[in-house]
Amino acid sequence: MKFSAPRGTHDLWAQDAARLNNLELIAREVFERYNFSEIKFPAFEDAGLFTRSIGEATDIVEKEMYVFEDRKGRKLALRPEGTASVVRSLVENQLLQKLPVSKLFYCGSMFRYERPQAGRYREFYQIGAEYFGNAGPSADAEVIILNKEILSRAGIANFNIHINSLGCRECRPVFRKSLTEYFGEAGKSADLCSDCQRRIDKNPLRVLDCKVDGHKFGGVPKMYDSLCPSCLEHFKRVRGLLDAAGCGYEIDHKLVRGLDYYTRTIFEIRSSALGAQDAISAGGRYDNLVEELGGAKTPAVGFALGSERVITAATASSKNLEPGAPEKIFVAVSSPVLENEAFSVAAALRGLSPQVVIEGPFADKSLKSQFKLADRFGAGKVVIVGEEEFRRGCLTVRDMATKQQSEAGIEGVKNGTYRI
RNA sequence: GUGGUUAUAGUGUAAUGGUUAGCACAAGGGAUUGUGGAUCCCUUAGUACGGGUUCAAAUCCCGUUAGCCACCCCA
Repeated sequence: MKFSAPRGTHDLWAQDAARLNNLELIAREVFERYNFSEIKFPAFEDAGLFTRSIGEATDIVEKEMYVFEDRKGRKLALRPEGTASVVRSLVENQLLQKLPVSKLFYCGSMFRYERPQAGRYREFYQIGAEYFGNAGPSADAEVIILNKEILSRAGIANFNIHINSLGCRECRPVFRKSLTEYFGEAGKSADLCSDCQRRIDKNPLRVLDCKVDGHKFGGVPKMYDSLCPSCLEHFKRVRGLLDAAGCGYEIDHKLVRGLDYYTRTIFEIRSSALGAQDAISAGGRYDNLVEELGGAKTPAVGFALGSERVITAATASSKNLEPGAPEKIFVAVSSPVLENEAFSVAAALRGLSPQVVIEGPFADKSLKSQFKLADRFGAGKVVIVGEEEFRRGCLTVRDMATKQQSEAGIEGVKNGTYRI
């Protein structure tokens, strides 16, 4: 029986794994400078946590969640996103009782049952952050700027920041109503695609997100025009702060999100290097969620970026996201009878030099083959444990780049008085 | 979930329905009996899976699986 990775999952090894680790390393550095600390949370949670936070009628909950029962009949779900878990943890551990502001970030994989495509997987990696306790526009702006900085440092050349405001409990229903009325007028609905006809009743905001060509949004009402005075003021100040920080963006009146918990500012960052799945990062404010999940009323803003998409975009911008490797030393053996000796030399070298990587010994291969291997491994130096040298108690050290060879005393190498 | 498209050694590819499925790179070995990157030689290795049509299938048909593209959705 042969097994293959489940559909929509992928193995990451060698340079792919290195790229992911390096991206997370870059993100950690940025988060640290913005005073965010890391949180690790379970890969599965009570399924109800997600239905309540993301929304019963959203696609993620309706058809993309991996839901299962454990042996005691508990209804669990693999996490489709991180925000719900972070909020759950915040409330459960009463973090805001200790400090009025909490800034957390996470790296990990998320699970959604979707049809796989380039840039869309059933298990995919996200890096996200959540900022609790600051209702002011500076939190929105800080999160967007921080997000932008990670992408820039990851080497992405072309991306656009789209922002919009979804209003609050007061003004969003007003907008919804005017949208429904607009699309409800005779003749207008007929212009919409069948999907959108259906959406008008269920979730009229999503109609704005439709990408079918030829949609006429000329006279469509904008959320912007329905914003209540305080939401309008908030949105203006967020933009002012972004301008002040020199962070470019565009207002996208058609931007809506697929998760129900967002309020006020939402944003999405897209890369032209990606094709249809072009959102590399997205987020927004969610001032009601903590309360809805049983905590005290707490304002919050957050975002998550798709690591694979960021890596694809970065690679397209000719940044390979690979960290430099340490020099490697290869231990070669001239004869199988010296394998034990070669092994102990290799062990001594590993103990002495934390920065070097040692391959071998391959006692069953010809010295020539071992050199070929050393070359392919990218070894900087080859240490030869040979019969001639062994008689004299020494080792030959060859610098692969210069072809210079020198000798080192075996005992000296083993006790650390001679460093290769 | 919908539509389309593709699937040949590890990788990239070739083969009007008709010999033993060809080539390149990679890999292993050798030419050089203790020294890598070049050259030459040899070797290993393939029609995704399951049915069907046919004297004959990599090739045509159906199904499955998987990748990709778009929709949908989203990170």
